[in-house]
Amino acid sequence: MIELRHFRYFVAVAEEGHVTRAAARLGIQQPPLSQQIRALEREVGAQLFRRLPRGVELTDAGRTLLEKARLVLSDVDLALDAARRTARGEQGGLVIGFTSSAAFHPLVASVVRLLRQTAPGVTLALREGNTSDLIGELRSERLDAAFVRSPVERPVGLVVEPLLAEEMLVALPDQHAIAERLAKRSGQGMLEGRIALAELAEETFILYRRPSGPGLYDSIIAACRAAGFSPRIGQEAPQMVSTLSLVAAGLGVSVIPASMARLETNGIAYARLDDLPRLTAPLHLAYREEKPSGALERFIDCVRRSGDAS
Amino acid sequence: MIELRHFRYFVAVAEEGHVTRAAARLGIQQPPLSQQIRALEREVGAQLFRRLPRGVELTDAGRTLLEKARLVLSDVDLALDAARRTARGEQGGLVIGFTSSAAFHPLVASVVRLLRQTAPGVTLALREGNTSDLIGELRSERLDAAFVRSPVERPVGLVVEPLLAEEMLVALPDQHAIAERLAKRSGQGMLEGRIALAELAEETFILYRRPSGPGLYDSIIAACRAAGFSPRIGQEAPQMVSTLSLVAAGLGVSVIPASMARLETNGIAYARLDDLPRLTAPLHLAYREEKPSGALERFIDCVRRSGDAS
DNA sequence: TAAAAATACTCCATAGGTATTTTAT
DNA sequence: ATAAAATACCTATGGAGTATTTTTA
Repeated sequence: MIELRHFRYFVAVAEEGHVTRAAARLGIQQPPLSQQIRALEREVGAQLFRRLPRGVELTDAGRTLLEKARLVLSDVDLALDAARRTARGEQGGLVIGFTSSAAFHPLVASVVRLLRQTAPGVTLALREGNTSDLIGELRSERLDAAFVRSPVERPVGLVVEPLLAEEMLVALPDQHAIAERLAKRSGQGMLEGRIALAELAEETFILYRRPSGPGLYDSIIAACRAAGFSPRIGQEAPQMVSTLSLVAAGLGVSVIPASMARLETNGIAYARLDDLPRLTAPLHLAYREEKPSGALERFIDCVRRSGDAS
Repeated sequence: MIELRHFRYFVAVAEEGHVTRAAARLGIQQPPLSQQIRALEREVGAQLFRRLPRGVELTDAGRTLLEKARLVLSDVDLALDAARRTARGEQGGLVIGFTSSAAFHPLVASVVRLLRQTAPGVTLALREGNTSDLIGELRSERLDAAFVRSPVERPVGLVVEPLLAEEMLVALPDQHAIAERLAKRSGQGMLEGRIALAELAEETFILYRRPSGPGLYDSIIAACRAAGFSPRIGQEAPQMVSTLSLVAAGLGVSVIPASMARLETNGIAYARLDDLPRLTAPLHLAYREEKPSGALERFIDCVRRSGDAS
């Protein structure tokens, strides 16, 4: 049976053109090396060397084999290295989910950048979905990790790690009285100053549908109650982004995570809230409790580091 | 030291997902197989399998290694086969030349395909050049064979074997009166109907330079004479392809082998000729008279069979 | 003929076998 | 509780060492 030893020995002899010298280089004696070479020739069924009085020289068949044998040997090293890198999490594929409201958060971009630097062999597939679907996909192992807003109940079998709490902003139609009153900040539809939730008591609210992101919906309503009113819900948008479209169309106001303010600036003005405690949109990283793969470990590490930096 | 045995054993265990069954398949006992797997894991420096109560399952690192290990094993077989074939003279590299006008002929692609099938060990290097240079390179043994258009004199020491005679087409600028008159066929700038050479009596002809392909140049001029006129030569292009560029630029018309019509369709219309005898571009295979190597013999055989099929 | 490869023989390292224990669910 | 992998220990194949002969220009 052919072994890598035969290839290693063969390459050494081919390179030295001399069995005795090759044996010295390999740290063995000449006779066993001769034997192994002959065993290889027997296995191939052809002469690989012509025996000369002062060494050996490759035959055509030998030259052909030399090329390929070198390739095999280097491929073996590459194979072992690749396995080592995978074990260390420097290589592999991850499928990461995120709620639409997290899609525009700088953290996501930052994590992707950091991972590219520290583990360029890890490929990411990003998938959008609402929080409850994401949780389901994590359970069914179709996702490796997901960025989610606060899910109501702590899901069993999953780790849900808080990353940061993001300020929430009021989104107003451009022409709204409040928007006209407050001066516009540099570009971007961000208004100067803060407004109190109570100022919005008479407004129609547009919020994303309850099953998609239960946590945020509830906390906004709770905050309004704390401000002394029950918000009038005009429409529930199926997705975060459509919320903004409806606001731009003048159908009402909304309260959204700050990171979404970078989208859909046309026809929308954003204002910070004055109320305390601050209304925040938490961002969590969720993944299965089981021991994570090397690549996932790296990813989680990158997320934590990016989270600290934010 | 890693040996192929480790890879063979590893692949077997990975495929069975079961050390004991893999051992049976390999014709050894379970404990030595377990040992070899552990030795491989120690060498790699990482777990390759997760041990479960009913077998084993690959880790990420293991999955990575499995792919590469399979490759290495098949490469080893290929290496040995290649050496055997070389010993039997069934393998080798051939350097094949062709005139630029033959580059696009389906015969070339067909020969390459056929050779891959019947003699996958023979590697081809293709080199472009004009007919007279190719003849010289054949003589100096830098080429093993070449596809050429009819060389004027039968070169001594070489076999020049006729393969086929290809119809020649008129290449016209897109906006030329004749092109406008004839309806366009399905896509591709090929015109309906035929035109007589005599219709081109007043045109400027663009032909490739005489030393490059003496045969075609002469036969085109001879055909024009037979049609009752002496063609006005506007420009001689250094290469076949540049001929077409000049036609597209409106500098004149040309007559080219049909297989070239698949290139440079933009701004060019092609028309078949009406004159008899048909103006044709022959294609020959040239090689040295000496007994050809096994690989060349195979190649010539493939060319003949492809030629018959065309 | 002279240098180097091949052969003959010995030795021992380790792949492989047998018996048993440990592990993981 | 049970199937299967790991461990312990033994055996023996064959890779490697030593001494010698054969080969090739």
